[in-house]
Amino acid sequence: MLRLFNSLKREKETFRPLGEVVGIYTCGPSVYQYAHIGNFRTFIFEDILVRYLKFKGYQVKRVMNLTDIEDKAISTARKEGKTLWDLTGYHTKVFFEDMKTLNLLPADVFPKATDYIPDIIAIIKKLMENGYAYSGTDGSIYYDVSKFRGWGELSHLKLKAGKKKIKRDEWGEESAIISDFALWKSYEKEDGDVFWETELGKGRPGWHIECSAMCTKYLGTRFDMHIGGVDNIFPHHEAVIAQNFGAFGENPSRYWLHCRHLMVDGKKMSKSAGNFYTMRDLLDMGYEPMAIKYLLLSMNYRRRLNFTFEGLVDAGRKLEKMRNTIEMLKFSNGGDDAENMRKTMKNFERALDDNLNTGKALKIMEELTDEISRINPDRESGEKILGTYRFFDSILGLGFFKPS
RNA sequence: GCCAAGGUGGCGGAACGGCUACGCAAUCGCCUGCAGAGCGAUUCCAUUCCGGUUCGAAUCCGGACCUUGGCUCCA
Repeated sequence: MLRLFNSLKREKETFRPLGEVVGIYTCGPSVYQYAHIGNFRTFIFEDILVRYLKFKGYQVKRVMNLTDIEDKAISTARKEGKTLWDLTGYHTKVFFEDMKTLNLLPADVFPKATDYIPDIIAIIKKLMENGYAYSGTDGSIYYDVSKFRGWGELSHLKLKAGKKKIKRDEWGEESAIISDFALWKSYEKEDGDVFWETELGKGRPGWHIECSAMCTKYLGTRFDMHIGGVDNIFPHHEAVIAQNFGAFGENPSRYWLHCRHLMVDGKKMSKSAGNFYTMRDLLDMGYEPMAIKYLLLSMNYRRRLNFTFEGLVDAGRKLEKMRNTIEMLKFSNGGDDAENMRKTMKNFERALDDNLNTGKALKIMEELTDEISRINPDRESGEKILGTYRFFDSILGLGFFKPS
């Protein structure tokens, strides 16, 4: 029985699907710059979750959005002298390449925000009809947070509607903890040629609305899982819930799963801090993709993982050892019997059942490898052990059996 | 300020009421034309602090202290 940590309840819950097909929506990358390996921690987690669900016999429909419009994307394009479409097109391509390099299965659908303007408009209109949205004096349309009672339920923040200010001691500055957010942003000069002429006026969608539009379009108003990094919890996911509630009367997802941050030298890895590594950074340094993946899997997704080059080297070494062992097994013809495969597979499954504990799963694989390198299995056992590795690899996707 | 997570050997990290993993590093062997890899063995008074519960606590309860994350850029 698979148990998953639901951010909504802040506890592990047994997974029970809503229907025949498990619907999964993931907040994918913002395609205006290279994704960093912290981003990929989330996508790797999600990939393994999907593979595991399929192994468990579920049918899965998986949607991963590509955010191809937002303030930063527009300003980056302008800075680099490109059109928004050139910029996001290029980074979408790179993202898909990186996914492939990490042996991640593609989602069933990769919708990008700018393809769903009519759906976005429809939801905003619904929100206005239902009294959850209003036109601002600047011509933009805003969500009226005071109308939504569930505001703050996911982030567990005591969010109050209005313009109330709280003091943030750390920065010694005042900041509004809450305000209404834009659903539709009216046109400004800085937007250049990025706008749509619509019945809501000339402008572009706000940051959160595209997820409401696309998840509803492909998975309906109520589906199984919504996945993202913890930094999406507030405000993004909180806003998505508010939007869906305002438009359709319910929280769109039953489980909200959030991957914790990847740290570098004890600090959060993020684009804003500038302390991040992209896939190509690491590949250019000579590290292999599967070692990166191995390292990212070495810790349960609900715990913070500190990225170090030492850890990366170590991961590569472990991987190499497994590859050697698998190679050796292909020609094994010793006299030793290896019969506890079933127990090993069971333990592996138990580790993943417990909130997808990939760190523990890897450890089980390491222990198996250690054990085998000490004996000389006979032909039949060798085959059995290879089968076990195949099973592990079908879920972890470490490329042990890729045709070379 | 509010809400969370966590503090285990030189380092990384399991265990989560009793038998104190494992990996790296270090030392010594075996293997090897050399090197690497591998295998075996050995070493290290490790559970932040103070109370409490218990026959017994790293593990449970209270209280300190420290670190990290979130509080409208973010996976």
